Amino acid sequence: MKIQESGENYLETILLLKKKKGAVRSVDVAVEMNFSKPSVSRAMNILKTAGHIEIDQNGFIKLTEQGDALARSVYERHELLTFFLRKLGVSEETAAKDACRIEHVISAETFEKIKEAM
Amino acid sequence: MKIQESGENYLETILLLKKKKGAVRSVDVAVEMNFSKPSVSRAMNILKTAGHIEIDQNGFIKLTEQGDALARSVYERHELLTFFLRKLGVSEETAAKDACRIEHVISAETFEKIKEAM
DNA sequence: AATAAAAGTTAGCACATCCTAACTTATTTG
DNA sequence: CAAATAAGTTAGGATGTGCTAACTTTTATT
Repeated sequence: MKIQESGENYLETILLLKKKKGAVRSVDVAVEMNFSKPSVSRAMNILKTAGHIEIDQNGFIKLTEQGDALARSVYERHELLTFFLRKLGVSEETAAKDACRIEHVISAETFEKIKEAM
Repeated sequence: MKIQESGENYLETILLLKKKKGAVRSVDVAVEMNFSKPSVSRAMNILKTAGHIEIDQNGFIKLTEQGDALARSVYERHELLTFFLRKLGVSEETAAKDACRIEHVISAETFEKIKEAM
């Protein structure tokens, strides 16, 4: 099963929370993304089944090597796009919001070209 | 009912086909987008209900004023984004493909800033 | 006129992705 | 310890959006 855009967002959020708070549980993801607990619960199961995360007995979420790579890749795209949009004069808030949407749909080629342009 | 990303794509395609062939029927949209006839049939009903298109007795699709404005807006974003990506060095094929995905998710603000940059 | 081809619709499936309601389980606290 | 709080799950619903199968209707062709 190929990862979906929503899956990428969940992984990205997990990475973000890990940086920000150290440990991450489902409820943290739910609060951060403003989603219901059941939505996150199901999403975590899908990510677990796909081998992107592991959940220990205490409910703490760990990215697997694979999941971590994916999360970092999305996060990198996000950071670059935000920076790029800011350079174009887009406001911080809008840049973040748009980056979050664009990050899932741009090709590797476009990503590289933007990188070069910066 | 707010228009969806798929709805924007259908409107854009209708506008494109109108430019290219003059008259547009459901089947033309289906062929152009590589979708099944039932998928297009339903989409056209949704667009019709929302007041974006009208369909005459012969099955010819006409954009309403509202639908036309929307279609042109999407199309404009598409053109600008393609041009912008080409300028960045992205290949023609990828630029078209990425533009088609980005055009639905960028804010008016980002659109304006890209416009200014060009 | 009979058959074939083309266009469109209806019905129903699949999947992604969000939700609420209601439950279990575990932890905290008065 | 009993009750409250917090975390997680199960069950089921809604919407968007694609599909196939099978039907109708219209148009064209032989």
